[in-house]
Amino acid sequence: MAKLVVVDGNSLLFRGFYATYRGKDSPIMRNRDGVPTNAIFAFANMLSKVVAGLQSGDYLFVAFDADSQTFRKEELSSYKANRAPCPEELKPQFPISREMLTSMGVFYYELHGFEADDLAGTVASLGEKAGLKVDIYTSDKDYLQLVSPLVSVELMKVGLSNIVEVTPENIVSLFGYTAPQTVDFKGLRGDASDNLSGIPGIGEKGAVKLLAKYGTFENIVAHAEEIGGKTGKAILEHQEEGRLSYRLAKIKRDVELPFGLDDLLYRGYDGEEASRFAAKYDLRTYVAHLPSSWRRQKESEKAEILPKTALSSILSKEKVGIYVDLGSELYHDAEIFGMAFSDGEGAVYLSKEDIASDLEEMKAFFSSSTRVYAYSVKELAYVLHRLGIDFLNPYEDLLSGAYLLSPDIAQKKEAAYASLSLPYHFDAEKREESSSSLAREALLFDNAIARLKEEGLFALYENVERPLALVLERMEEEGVPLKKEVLKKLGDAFAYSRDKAEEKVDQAAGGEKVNLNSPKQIAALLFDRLGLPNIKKGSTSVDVLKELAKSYPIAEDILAYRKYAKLVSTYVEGLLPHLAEDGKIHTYFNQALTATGRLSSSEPNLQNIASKDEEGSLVKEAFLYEDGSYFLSLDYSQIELRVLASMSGSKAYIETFERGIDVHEETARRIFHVESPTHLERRKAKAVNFAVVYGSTAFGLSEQIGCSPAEASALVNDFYEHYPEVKSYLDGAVEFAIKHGYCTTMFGRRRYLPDLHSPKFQLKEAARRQAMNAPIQGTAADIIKMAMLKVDSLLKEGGYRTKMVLQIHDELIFKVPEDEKEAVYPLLKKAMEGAASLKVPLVVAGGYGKTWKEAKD
DNA sequence: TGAATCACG
DNA sequence: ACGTACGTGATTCAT
Repeated sequence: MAKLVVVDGNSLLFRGFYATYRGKDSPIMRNRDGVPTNAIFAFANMLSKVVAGLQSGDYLFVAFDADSQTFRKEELSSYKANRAPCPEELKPQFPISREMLTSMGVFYYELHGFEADDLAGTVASLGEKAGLKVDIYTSDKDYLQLVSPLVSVELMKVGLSNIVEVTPENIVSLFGYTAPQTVDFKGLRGDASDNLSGIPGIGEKGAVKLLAKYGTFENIVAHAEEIGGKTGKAILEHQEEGRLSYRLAKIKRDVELPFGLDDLLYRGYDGEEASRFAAKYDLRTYVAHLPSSWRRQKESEKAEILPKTALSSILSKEKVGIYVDLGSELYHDAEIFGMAFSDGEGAVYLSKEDIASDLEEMKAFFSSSTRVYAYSVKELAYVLHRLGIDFLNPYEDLLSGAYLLSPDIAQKKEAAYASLSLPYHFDAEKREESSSSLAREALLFDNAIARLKEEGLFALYENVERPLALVLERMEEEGVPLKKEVLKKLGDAFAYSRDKAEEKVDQAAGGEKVNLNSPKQIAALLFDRLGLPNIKKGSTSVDVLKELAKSYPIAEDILAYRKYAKLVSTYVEGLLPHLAEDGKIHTYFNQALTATGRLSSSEPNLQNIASKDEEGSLVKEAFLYEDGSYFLSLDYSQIELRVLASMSGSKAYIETFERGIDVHEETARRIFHVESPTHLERRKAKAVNFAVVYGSTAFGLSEQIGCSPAEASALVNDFYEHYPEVKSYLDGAVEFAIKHGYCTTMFGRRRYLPDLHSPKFQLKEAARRQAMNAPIQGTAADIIKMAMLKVDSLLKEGGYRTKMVLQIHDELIFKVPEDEKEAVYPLLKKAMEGAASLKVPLVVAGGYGKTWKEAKD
């Protein structure tokens, strides 16, 4: 059934304003000229959600109040007289909200003499008469009188996303009166904000009770004597005030309007208009939040869908744009709908079945030298392999290019296309059309290549990210074997220990039930009921519990519960559903997500399998080869500190790494002025080394090593005295970032840091630390990516069956057949160590094992 | 949906 | 004077 959505514009703008308003002294969102935009921001987000819920054939209308001169005001001059004045910062946002709606293609209306609710009520009636399902968005309870079998009110409570749908079925249980009784209720109760008194002395409870018994306002008046007492007297005395409240609360449903339902049909928005509006008011997320399916494509953006007979003509061109049409982003097992092919003019869409029946032609094309342009070749190649097709073409990878140009796209399609200045539009109801247009659009990536060159990013694109996409694809496809029985048995043991710990906590808690998964309930138990010292603002995190455990055994038990609960939920029950039929786990390596250039891993995350905790590390025993192969784990030793040494040119640091001595011990020797540092001194020095990489703050360091901020600060200062180039390097990194707006890795990868100019102290300071850290973390990420490419081609050239299966930031994991063990170890180690030439040597170490755990021991 | 927590580098 | 370490993902609770 088609629907009509009616929005109370004033109500939502007010809500939006206060939801993002933190009081008079807090700054609110403004554009670069100081025009306040906080209410617009919130209103836009709400409207985007409403629009996202529309389907083609649905109607949308936004009603506004025109001015305070309404028919109600004429009847009662004090109507709404004591309403708080509109906040100054909200006023200029009313006209902007109209601009916004225009840019969204939304029909809105206001009419002198009437309020928004009268327009909304009239339009709702139009919809009802046409048999439409009507949804009204407001925070004003007066609207409840409109509820009917076809009309629901989406009542917004405090906050932005707290919405209750009120229908004839639930209105009585929610409010105590029926839809028509809303008006009678107002007659009795009045409305302070409208300056309507109703019957003085009758409140919410009283009004509901009377309505339940007598039904209507007039019937209550008729029975006033029978009601008797103070209430009955008040009803008789104030019945005219009550009638006035009744009349004014009644929403008009027959306002004469110069438009009809047809004018309200929602037809989508113009992407360029939306961008212009966003630019004018500096609303950076505006366009990305708009549902892309409602973006109106211009004719010039649409690719003509050609019959399948045109396929061979398209495939014979030099360049072909491809769009892979899937039911989900999780392409390992997503439903494959089809694929669109375009030569830059028309396009052909092939369903999965079409591809299967044209398999030979497809295989021939995908091993040809035609250059393929795709949003993600990692996804494309994976899906092709699922269809039994190899992917051997030269190619461009839009996602890699977008990520290098704008590292903050977080692999979101809308953001990625926006960063390439390409319109993204996908309508799930018109898959062929959308896919075809996107396939054609992919060819416009050539423009982005020019930008990559201008910004010094082309080498990273061409030699690192682009080829890496297919290396990652093979890693995802290869997977790592996980033995279900081993993991389940381990899980049982963890669950047993977890339950034991829970029993102990329950005993100590004295019988009262506590959900140990709820930090809030644990805090209540420990700090309120048991009176343990509240060390860190109510936090119950590991460091707090460890401290408490020295004196209170219950803290130890909670820690044990947490540990085993985590192991069971994340590493046993969390992994098993991801176990594929081939007995392996196939993670996704997200190549265009992190701010620094690292990869991330998800569904499941195989980059955070437990290993520090002894029992936790047993999970890695469940990852094992049974075909005679071995896990080989090779990791870079101290890669980030080596990068820091090299980039800063620090003499002392470089010498440490050249001599091959323990870097933390050497730092300890220097900052503690001792020949043989103690364990504790080495531990502290290690923390100082890391603190420097993270953009050190004395406070953070002091928390880490449990000393005073003063002592921590002294350690850091001492460090900089011994490594002065590090200090000037980090200062220079921040200075560069402030000047240019971004920082870069050794190889030119950028991270933009707009917060360096934030008026908010915390944001600015955080950005400064990011400016110090991102070049280091990012350079290390660049290096291991280059190592992966080198390793990959060496294995290929040598004809080895060894396969790279995982990357964990500074570590690569391989599957090695027994007969290749000897040859491959030195080959891979050398390749990794030679991945980049720094001012210090790169050192790689590792080992073999039948299980992942054994390889790490 | 966000906060808290904890697993990893 | 501010509030405090860099980068991730999964699970759970609570709103």
